[in-house]
This record gives sequence, C-alpha cells and structure tokens, in this order.
Amino acid sequence: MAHQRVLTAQNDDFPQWYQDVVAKAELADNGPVRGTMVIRPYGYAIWERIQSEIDQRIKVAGARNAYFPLFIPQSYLAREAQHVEGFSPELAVVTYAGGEELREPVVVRPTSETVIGEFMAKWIQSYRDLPLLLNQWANVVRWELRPRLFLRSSEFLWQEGHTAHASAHDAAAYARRIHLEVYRDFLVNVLGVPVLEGIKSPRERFAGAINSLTCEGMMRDGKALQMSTSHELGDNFARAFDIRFQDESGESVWCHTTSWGASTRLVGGLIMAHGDDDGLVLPPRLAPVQVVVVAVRDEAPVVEACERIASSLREVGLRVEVDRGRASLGRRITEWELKGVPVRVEVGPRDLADGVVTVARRDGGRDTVAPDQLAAQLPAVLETIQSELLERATERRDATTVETSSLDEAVEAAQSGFARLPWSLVGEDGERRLNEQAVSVRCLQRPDATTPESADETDLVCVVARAY
RNA sequence: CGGGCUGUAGCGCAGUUUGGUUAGCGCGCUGCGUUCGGGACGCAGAGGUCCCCGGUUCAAAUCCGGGCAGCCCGACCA
Repeated sequence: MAHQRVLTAQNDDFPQWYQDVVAKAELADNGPVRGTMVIRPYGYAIWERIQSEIDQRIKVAGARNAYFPLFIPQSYLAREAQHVEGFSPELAVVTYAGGEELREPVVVRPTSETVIGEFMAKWIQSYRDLPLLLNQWANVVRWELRPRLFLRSSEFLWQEGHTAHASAHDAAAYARRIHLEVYRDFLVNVLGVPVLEGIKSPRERFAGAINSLTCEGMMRDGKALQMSTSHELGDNFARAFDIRFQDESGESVWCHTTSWGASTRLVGGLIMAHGDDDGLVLPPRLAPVQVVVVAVRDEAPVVEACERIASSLREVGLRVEVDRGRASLGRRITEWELKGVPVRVEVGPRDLADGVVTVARRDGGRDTVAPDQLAAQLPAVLETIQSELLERATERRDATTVETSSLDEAVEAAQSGFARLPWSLVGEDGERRLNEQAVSVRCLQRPDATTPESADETDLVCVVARAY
C-alpha cells in the first residue's frame, strides 16, 4: 500500500502519535475546563460499541441497570476510612449552590460505592433479597493534574457494578465471574487485546477493597494499561452503611459487597494496543463501521453500485457506510485508514467495466472480488481480521514479556514490556523500590498465569511494567 | 508544590535579540475553473483585542513592571 504519512510515527514520539490519532481520527477534543474531554461522534460511536458489548455481558451475569445521583453528601465518603483517604485528593466538591453556601458540601461522585451502599441498606432485609446485582452507566469526576484524552481525564464515562451477597464466598465468586466472563471475555474476544489477568498487590488495591482483580493490557510502546477492575469489598462498606440481612436462622449479618468498572479509558487502550503509523486499527467485532464502500467517482452508476453493495452487506448483518464524498480519492482513503475501518470496498468505473470491485484490508492486502460474492465472503474476512489482530497482539505481548529472577532484571525488562518474577522476591519493600524507578506491580498471578483467589496463595508470580 | 518553556488567524508556527509603513508563512476554510484508481493544481478571497493591565516612546507583537493562562519534567489515580 502506497500512502501518505499523516501522523507522527510511533517510533519517533509515541505520545505525539497518540494525540495525532485522537485529533485526526476525530475521536475527541479537549474541553474548555482543563482535564475535561469532548468526545466527538466517531469516538462516541466506538464507546457505544464498547458499552453495548459490555452491557450485554453484564446482563448475562444477572446484574440490572439503575441510576444513582451525581451528587453525594460529603459525609458519605467519610464513613469508610480508606475509601475517603484514597479519594480525597481528587474530589470535586460543591460548596455553593442555589445562591448560597451549602450547609453540607456535596461531592461530585468519584465512584458510587457510598450512595449505592446507602440504598442497598434500605432495600436489603432478608437473605431472600440477595444477591442484589446492580450496575450503572454514568460519568464520574476525579480531578486530574495531568490529563490525557481518554486515558486520564477529570471527568470520564464508565460502568460501575455494585453487588451485595450473603457471604464472602459468594461475593468473591461473583467478582471473579465479572472479571472473567465480562471483562476478560470482552477484552480478548471483542477488543482483541490479550490481557494479563490477576489480582492487585495490597498497595495497588482499590481504596476500601479487600481484593482487586484486574485485566492489564500491553500497549504498543511497551507500557501497561489497566483495562478493568473488579473488587471484593468484604464487609467494609456493609459495616459503614449498615447493609445487613436476616439469614435463614433469623440472625442479622453483614452483607459482602463487590464493585467493578471499566471506563472510556478503554478507548485509549484500544488506540494504543492496535494502532499503527497510519492511524487507528479497529477490531471488526468492535468497529462502528466494519466496511466502508468507497465510490471512486461521484457518478450515478458508481454510486448506485455502491448502494447496492452496501445493502447486500447490511442484509448479512454488517455495519456498512457508503462514502461518495467530494474530496479526492486519496484523501478519503487516508481518512478511513485513520479511522481504522477494517475493510474498504472500492468501486470505480474501471471496476464496474471489469465486473469486479476492489477489497482492501486495513491490516494490509487487497484483492478484486465479484460484487455479488461480497456478502458471502466479507463476514469471514472480518473474522479472519479479528483473529489475526488478536494473534499479532499476542505475539507482541509474548515477545515483550520476560521471566526474571531479580528486581534489577525486572526493572530492566520493564523498560520495554512486562517482567514476571516471584512475588516472594518483591514484597512491600521491593514494590517501593520498583515504584521509585517508575515501574509498578501490575498484578499477581498464579504460575500458570490465571487469577489467584487472594494474595495469600503461595508461589504467586508478580507482573511488573511501566504503566499509564 | 519544585525545575524548564510558551502565549501572534480554526490548527501549527515565524517575526521579538536591534521598537519603525498595511503583522507574515504552512495547513485548514470560502468561491470559480481544471483535475480525479492513494492526502491534486491554478486563480481569487475570508479570517487577527499579537494573553491581560499599566509604563516608556513621535511610534510597542517587539523594551520595562505587574498579572493571568497553558505546556513539559519530578510524588498519586480507571
């Protein structure tokens, strides 16, 4: 493929490349207040696809959507000591409203454990009310000193699940189910990102949790990104908000709660996990536009052929757009490449005369195909692209994951990817030393790379990396 | 909060050292024409509180003083 270079090359300046992609693919803009983000239609379409896929999986796991308020009484946060301590530096607090000083300041939610806890306490009386499985799609605010579009903004969109269970065992099992069946499944099978799964070290755990499960993705610059978290909150919030139930023997006991979330950060992760020097590369299962049918000329026979092709593809369930734009062909092709559309079908007078169309894959390669074959062939082509995308990402991850046996080796290896080493070699002290060198413990795994039940398991391996 | 840097058209920048007509350039934008199978070209246009306030001067984007804003680098977060 001969083409124009329109972005900073990844190898020249990765952060600049990222900014270029976000701007040129028309994903987002900076908002007027520092740290805020305007998500543009194409960026939002990607988010809507993420939402839809995650939402489906959440519902399969039995949780239902609800909505809780943006404003939270400041006193709620204070009820859980670690929680308030963890969040206070990044809280936005409203002290003045309705023309007067508020008697009790109101916090703009940084997360909703507290309000939801308050209502769980009200709604749960009996073991028959359990488990209570809630989810909400919302915006949250965590004031950021150093924002980056999608990756770290003062306001972001996410999904936060909150559940209450009768026992620690049930809560742990549910958090694990979400971790594996919602997040890992979505990340690997839809986003095409081969995540490392595990639990957070005590130091990296969510404020107020007794255990945090995480999926860590590897970006193309060798830095890790936390792509989802699922927390076991023990009875910490149950005690703080008096979430109790009567068990079968009539005894009043504390619930065990969980919370779990994934945010618009995933859009950033998607960009950095697959993108190349020509722009975004979207996995077909996620792409808002899977196939763009490009009219080489804006002429009736060509455009009509494009429309016919588009409807035949829509009939087999593909997301298709027709481009009959007035801009030059090269310009338009470059645009679609920037936007990461997996397959481009080009239709021009010459093709029509030959009875074919040209099919170009975003990940390389082009072919001529008879137009009436497209509906039969493209679904399979898209699946091939999907699996090859995951394969390539997996190869990259494996090539940059190194087994090490000392802190120094691990720090060295973390300059370009993940380093694995025995957790017993690290400990609290080692973790601090890693952090001093801008390397963090991303997760703890079993030796076979699966997610442990808790940090108390023996023989745990820790995965360290530089991270976003 | 400590260190480095920058504010000039929608975006990216030059001009500031050494004050001097009408403040430029690239991209983008508008119109017309020629083009059209990988970011086309020509011509004609539109678009500016030169971050703000004050000072010096015949004259300030440029010099001086004071403010404000933003960016990058060091400690926490999805």
